[in-house]
Formats: sequence, C-alpha cells, structure tokens
Amino acid sequence: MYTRKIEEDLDCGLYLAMKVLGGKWKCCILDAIHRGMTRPSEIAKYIREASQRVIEMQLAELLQFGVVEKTVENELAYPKKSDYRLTALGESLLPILSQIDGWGLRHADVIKERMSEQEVN
Amino acid sequence: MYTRKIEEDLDCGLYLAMKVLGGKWKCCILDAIHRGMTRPSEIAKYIREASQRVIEMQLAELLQFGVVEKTVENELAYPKKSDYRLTALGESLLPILSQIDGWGLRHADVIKERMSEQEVN
DNA sequence: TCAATAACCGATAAAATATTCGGTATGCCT
DNA sequence: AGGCATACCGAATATTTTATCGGTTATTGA
Repeated sequence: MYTRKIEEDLDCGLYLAMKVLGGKWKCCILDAIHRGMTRPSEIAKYIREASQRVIEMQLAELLQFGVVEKTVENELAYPKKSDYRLTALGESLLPILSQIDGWGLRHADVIKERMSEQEVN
Repeated sequence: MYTRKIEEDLDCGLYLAMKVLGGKWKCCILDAIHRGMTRPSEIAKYIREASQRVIEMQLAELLQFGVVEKTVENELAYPKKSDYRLTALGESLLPILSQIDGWGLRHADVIKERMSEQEVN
C-alpha cells in the first residue's frame, strides 16, 4: 500500500504569483523600473507615497525572487550607484502588469469610491 | 490665479487594482467562485489553508468593490444559503486572473524555492 | 572641516491583516 | 431534547507589513 504524503502543496498559481507581486508597492516598483527608473533614488522620487525604506525592502524581495537584478556601477566609488533591471522572469510579468494597470485605470472611479466608503467605517 | 488642489491623486492603476486584488486570498476566492464554488462553505472547503473568518471578511470586501454579488436563497429559511457570483466587473478580471495563475504555475518551482530561502532568514 | 550624495541597514513604532474562538439564528433529523 | 447544518459576526490575539528615524560608508566639492 502506498501512503501519500499529505503535503500542503498549495499549487495555486494565483497564490504563488501573489507572493511575488503582493505587497503594497511591488507592482509599482516593477512598473517604475520598466519605465526607466533604474536607480533606487529615482524610484523613490517616482513613488513619492511610499517610504524609501519599504522600497529598499521590496526591491530586496524582488531581487530574491529573481524578477529584478542589481548591478553596482563601481563597488569602490562613492556615492555608490546601483541599477535595478528586470530579468527575463521580470519581463515576463510585463504583459500582466499592463493588464492589471489598465483594469485599474478603467475602473478607477469605482475603486476610489468604494475605497472612500471603507474609510467611513 | 487658479490654485490647484495638491490632491494625492494616486492614479496608478496598479495600485488601485491591487486594492481590489491584494490580500492573501482574494484572488483564490475569485477563482473558486469562477470554478463554481458559489457558497461560502464550498469556498472554505476548497481553500483549506485559509481560515473561514478571513474568507468571510474578504468576501465582504469583494462585495463592497462590486466584483462579486450575493444572493440569499431565502432570508427566512434556515440554514441560510447564500450564493456569491461574479459581477460583470468581476468577470472582467478573469483573463487577468488566469494570466497570473498561469505565470505562477509556470514558475512555481522558482517561487517555492525562493520562498523557502526566506524562511531560513 | 563639513555638508552633500547614494545606497542601504537595523531597531523600533505603528498600522494593517489574519487567526482563533465563541456566539447568534433556526429548522431538520434522530 | 440535543446535535447538525449554514452563514455570519464580534472581540481578542497573533502575525505580518509598513513607516519612522537614525546611522554607516567613502568620496567630492565648498
């Protein structure tokens, strides 16, 4: 008799992808990088609403998941300058991101409306 | 002279869409509903990993954003039976969800690997 | 000498989210 | 009478995520 491991497999692609894309600003950061803001300081300026710390932290996560890669211009030179770019894996997300973005923009009115309703509660 | 309100407009579609789709299980719940699990108890059984409470709460949010709608078979009869279905707005998310799901499944190995690396830290 | 720069990290505080547990409602079945 | 089923809610707690603040590094330029 074969006993099956009852492993909690969690083979929900949505769940897995959300591990990568979830988080308050990850999508926006990827978008910023795609739009040419490759340096942390640029990204932070682009996404003013997010604290710099959280951008650093989420960049680190994106790095760990391999959707972005980092190169430092010159390790010895100061001020240090680093570039974050999309990897192939990261680029494979672009069509999805643009779809999500489009959906969000198309329904911006409704979403904002419902968001403000929540605040009242 | 016209003074502009410095409103924090946040017209990032990605951010807005993530308000709707963010949250640990929202995507999965939408997926479950799409796959025919329209009753809360069915959804809960389908997504065993999530607590029932959080499913209830996220259903309420999805309801508020208007991506699902709820009908109660008979308000007076007990046990009460309610159905959650996708609205038109919710259905407009389906192609996106399936893309996200596909991406997640395609890269499941890498994602899981990186996820377990995090746990070590 | 001192400010400025750029990236980044650590500690802590605060806020957002999720979990746990128990309770309500009521008709059906044994 | 007692247990089951179904949806749902409230409160307390736990966990995770984000924000805030200050510090580090080494060079350039005033």
